Amino acid sequence: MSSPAAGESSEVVNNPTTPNSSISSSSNEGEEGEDGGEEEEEQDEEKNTNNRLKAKKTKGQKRQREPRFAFMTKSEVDHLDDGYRWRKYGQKAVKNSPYPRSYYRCTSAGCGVKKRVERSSDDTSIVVTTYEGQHTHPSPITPRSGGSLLSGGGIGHLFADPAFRDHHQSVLPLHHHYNQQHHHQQQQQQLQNAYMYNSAPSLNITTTTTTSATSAASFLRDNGLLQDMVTCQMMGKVVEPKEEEEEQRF
DNA sequence: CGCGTTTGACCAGCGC
DNA sequence: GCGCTGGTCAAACGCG
Repeated sequence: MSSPAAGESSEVVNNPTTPNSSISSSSNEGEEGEDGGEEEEEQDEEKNTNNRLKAKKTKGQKRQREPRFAFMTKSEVDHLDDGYRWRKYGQKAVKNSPYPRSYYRCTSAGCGVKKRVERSSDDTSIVVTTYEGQHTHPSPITPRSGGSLLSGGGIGHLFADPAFRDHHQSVLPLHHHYNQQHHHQQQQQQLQNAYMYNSAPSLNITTTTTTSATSAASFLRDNGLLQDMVTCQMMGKVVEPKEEEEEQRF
């Protein structure tokens, strides 16, 4: 911390020079008709007395996936202070990247929002943050002036917070809602390509179509991820609208 | 003392 | 069927 962060200009980080950043995604199976994916966590209270490793995932069915939203931030600190309290519950070394991936979970009771933070292997100055789920509570931290937002829980204020932007030169959404089958690079590439059409590496984020931004904004808002300032051109990279429709089941 | 981080182990899904 | 990788748990540890 205490990073000067003064020398860098607010350039955009839309350049996916790292095809293997494992930031790809894909629509998940719209199976679970779960509507309140919250109580699923405590469905098995029985803590297997035998195995220390209880079933993290219900063996019968796969763990439902909540909508995810990933974005890149150009920052020196990997853990962004978005106003919520996060508890780190794991760290894993990912392939194709010398940097480990950290797993965070919202400490608020009843809030199962998770966050994944990893540093781009290509651009060490870029941090990829993936939010999963949406907060069911307001931010524990009182937003600063100019904000007045934040009430349903989301990363909206995060973007709007001048202080945040000060620390993170640029923020751009990558995608949302991915699937688990992104293990292979090939697949990742394919997926990335799918998104790339929307944001060519050479394209400047600011040149992104407004439609995309709007769509992303809608999605985020629907999911409570974004409360305000969604129309900012920061929304550079978004997924195809078709996928969006899939997620707009909320 | 409470809360958050670290770290090793385990499990499930997926590809080969 | 086997191996790899990602994701999560939980005990231990550290700090305020």
